[in-house]
Amino acid sequence: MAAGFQAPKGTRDFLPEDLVQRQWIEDRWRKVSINHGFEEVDGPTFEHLSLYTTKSGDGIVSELFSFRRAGGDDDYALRPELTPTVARLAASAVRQRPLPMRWFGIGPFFRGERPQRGRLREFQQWNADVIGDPSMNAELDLLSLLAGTLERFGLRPGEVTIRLSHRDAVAEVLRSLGVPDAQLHEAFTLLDRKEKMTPEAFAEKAAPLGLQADEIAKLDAVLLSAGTTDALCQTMGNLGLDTNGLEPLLHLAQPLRDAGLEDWVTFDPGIVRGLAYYTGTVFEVHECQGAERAIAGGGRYDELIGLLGGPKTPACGFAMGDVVLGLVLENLGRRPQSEAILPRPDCFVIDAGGRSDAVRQLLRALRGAGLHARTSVKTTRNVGKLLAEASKNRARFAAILSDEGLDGSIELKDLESGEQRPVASGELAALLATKGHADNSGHSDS
RNA sequence: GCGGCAGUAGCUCAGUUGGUUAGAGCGUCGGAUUGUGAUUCCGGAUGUCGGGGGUUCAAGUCCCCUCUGCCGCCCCA
Repeated sequence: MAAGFQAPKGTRDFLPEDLVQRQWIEDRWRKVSINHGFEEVDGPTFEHLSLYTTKSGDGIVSELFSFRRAGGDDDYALRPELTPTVARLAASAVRQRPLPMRWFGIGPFFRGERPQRGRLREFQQWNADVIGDPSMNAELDLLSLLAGTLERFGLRPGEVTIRLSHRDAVAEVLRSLGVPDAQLHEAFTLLDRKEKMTPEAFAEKAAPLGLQADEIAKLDAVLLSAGTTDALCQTMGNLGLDTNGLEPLLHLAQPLRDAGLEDWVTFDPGIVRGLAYYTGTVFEVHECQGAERAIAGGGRYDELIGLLGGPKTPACGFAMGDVVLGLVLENLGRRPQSEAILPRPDCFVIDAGGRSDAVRQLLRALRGAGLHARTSVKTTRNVGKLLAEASKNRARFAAILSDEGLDGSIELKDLESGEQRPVASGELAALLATKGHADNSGHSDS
């Protein structure tokens, strides 16, 4: 501790056992994205500040880490999300590439907020977008990717769900309850916060928007019936509300069933999302008990690319951060032990003869063959101690060098079975290579 | 930006109404054991008690400020 430096507020340090956890998440994001036909893109980790103010207004600045280079005139901001960067890339790419483009990105993002559970100032986020497809196939591609990813993390329907909504459908529900068009935006904002408010507080804020006790009771009934489209329509019918307005949401139901995704999706008009640029479908992934914040969120933003100077291009996308996902996985006991995913040495070289030159040559040969090889820094030739260290390093094999060095044979010990046999030094690398890598850092599924 | 709780060794924590030289477990390092594994035994090291100021004969302990963490509000891309 001492008088040293601390990591800045809201940031994390990653020791080996921590970093491997983060990479475990990122590996799955990347692999499932590629499985679903998405291609990885990235951009700078900082952009012109105006890219964000154009999209979200000047109020966004207080949520950003923005800066001006000493002596410079340009204002920059660390990226708080990938969508504006994607929109910027797309603005030029749509003119020269076949549409739709399916893109994903993974990387660090930064927000100037007070850290709290599930929210940090720096975090890793996965972003996926379908650009240039105005049809609901874009939504289906994304929801399929999302469900496939949740599944890949060992999550199941009933533990987490994709709450699916559509702004036009929500608007129709609110209109049918008597909210005037001029108040719709405000009603969206209120609805977005409803779950965090007491019923009394909600009623107080809802009254000026045209929602009295009767209407709120109806709204509650509709929200409570979130689930299947049938349940929603039946509830609304019983309340005498017109269900035609739900059509933009309803027409996703059959294709979702056809794709085998209905178990993952909850049709929920309570989801509106705060962000002003969403134009149609919106969705969030939540833990079903309501624990933690949203795991992911997204929707359709058909105007944004045009707004940022590109040709008017329909687009739809979502983002998922590593913080809330990590908490949910932790809560459900779905995180692997770090030990199980840290890289394992294929071979730990033990110097029992004081021939450090021979050790170095052997390490070079093993590493040259693509193997993960380590040795001890200890000067002791106590083989018992060194084997203990090899075990602690979780090595698959130990190679024990005698004082004859590379001229003699090497004792190769299988640290799991305990079997030991002499092997000619020149053959060790090839022999170990045929046994496959113990290293589990890379791309295994476990 | 606002509020509540917390901060003692690398980690988890103990430390009496303020009272000599601040402790334990785990971990780490070394030895027991000069060539065969996670156990066991022995030994060593590490603290500006988060930082600064104040009260007092005396502060880890009380007061103020500040930093960081956790929880919530605001906001949430």
